[in-house]
Amino acid sequence: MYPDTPLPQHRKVYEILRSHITEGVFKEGDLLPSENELCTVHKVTRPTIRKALDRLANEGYIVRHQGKGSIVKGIPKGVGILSMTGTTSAIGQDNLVTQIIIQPEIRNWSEAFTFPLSQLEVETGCIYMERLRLVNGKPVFYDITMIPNVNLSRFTSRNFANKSLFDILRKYYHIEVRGGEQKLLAIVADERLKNFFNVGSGHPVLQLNRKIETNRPGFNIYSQVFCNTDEYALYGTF
Amino acid sequence: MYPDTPLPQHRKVYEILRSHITEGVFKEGDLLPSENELCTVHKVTRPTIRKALDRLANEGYIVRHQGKGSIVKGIPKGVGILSMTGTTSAIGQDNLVTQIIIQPEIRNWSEAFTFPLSQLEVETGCIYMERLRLVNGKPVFYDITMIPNVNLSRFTSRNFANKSLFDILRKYYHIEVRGGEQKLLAIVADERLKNFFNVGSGHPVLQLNRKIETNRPGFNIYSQVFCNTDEYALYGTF
DNA sequence: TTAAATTACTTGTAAATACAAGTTCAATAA
DNA sequence: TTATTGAACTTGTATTTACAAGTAATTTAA
Repeated sequence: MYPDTPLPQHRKVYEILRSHITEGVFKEGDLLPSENELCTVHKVTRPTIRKALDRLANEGYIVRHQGKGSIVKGIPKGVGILSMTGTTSAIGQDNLVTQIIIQPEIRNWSEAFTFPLSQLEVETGCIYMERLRLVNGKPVFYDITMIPNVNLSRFTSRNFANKSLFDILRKYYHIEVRGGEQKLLAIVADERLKNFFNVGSGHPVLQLNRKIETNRPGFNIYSQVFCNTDEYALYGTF
Repeated sequence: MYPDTPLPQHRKVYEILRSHITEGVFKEGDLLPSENELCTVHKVTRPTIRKALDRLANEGYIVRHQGKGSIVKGIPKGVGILSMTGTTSAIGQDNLVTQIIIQPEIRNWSEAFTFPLSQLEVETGCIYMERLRLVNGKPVFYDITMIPNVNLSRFTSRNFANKSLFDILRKYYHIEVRGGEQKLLAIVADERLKNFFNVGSGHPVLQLNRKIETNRPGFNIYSQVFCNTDEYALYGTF
């Protein structure tokens, strides 16, 4: 479907090690096999292994110590809601419950939260959904998500209650987040938000408009998140 | 003062190219000299040059195109107020005017905006300052900054009106930002903020508490920023 | 004139090799 | 027993070499 140029070796090794870390084969604090061991296992030379480890270290999955080895740090938490993926990874899935307010459905693009849309995006239409996220039983996030409607078979019928949207996109559609832009502002809750968050008049709410770019050119995800920061401030590292 | 281990070659080349970009020797859109040219100029081999370029590309200073060359992107704006340095670099200095509300003075640490302080930090005391930032004549940011009071000669007498605090720390004290953590929340303006921002009752304000870590172990900068997002939303890329 | 092929660039990937420098632990000397 | 030395690991830096693959301008053939 997409012209899958074969992954270079260093990239393959990176993907393998990364998944081993995210899936718990290597746990936090573990010592990674030495570079020479990894060479023999993956049948490549040290520069290739080092390129894979460079990226893992750069992204925070491991920390390297000269003379000791590479120590696993686990999944980088720093990339929280303010810098990367969705609310799921920002909070840690434990306390997060998702209520689907509007099931994923195919719509025309109305607008994209002040972000301009490309011609192609307007033509293809979008998949629209609204979700309410409860942290420890309290409604904290209300988000609207819009995704281009292109070649995502069975997408609208998938279950977004527990899994992260971005995990699904990565796993089933090989779509990865590359970056994006966001606008943050403080607003006063309107009637709808007052209902969702169960708060009174004049309540301040944090609003986050995001355009999220992926590895697929022209495939951008637009999301608008409202946060009640009474009890849970948005937290992130950088 | 600090045990300056000599910089490796790839790091030297990186620093040179980086400063050439930040200081305008190479401007946005320019084509960087080819890797082989850089080799002869800096008297190193291609892998060394490539390591320097890897980092520049990773940080967004350049974009590389196979077959064409490396194109200068300028100073990465993406690392705006939400991910890295101060408000100065987030806005672009043009429209930003700074009023010093409280000149830098030496104080004891009272608290650090909910971030716990280390023993060493408590003992050394801190440099405290408050500033109001006007964008196009309108007050938009109000920030409180606290810096450990260690070996920063003539620091309190420097002029923070126009230059970025982080530029000064980098240039005169070789202190660089490594990362940090932040908490974001929406609040209602109190009396003081209502005065500063010239707004009425119940006005929503975005509050940003940050702990900024540097290359000097134990040297952390704590800052609290209040933003009136009426006209200017906080913008950032990631 | 126009289109295709060649050529000379560019960056991307990969290997083989060498030595420097930090860490750990066991063997040795006091 | 205690402190030191040294060997055997680890990662860090750097060179050399080779070829693959993308780009752009020139040359060649239609």
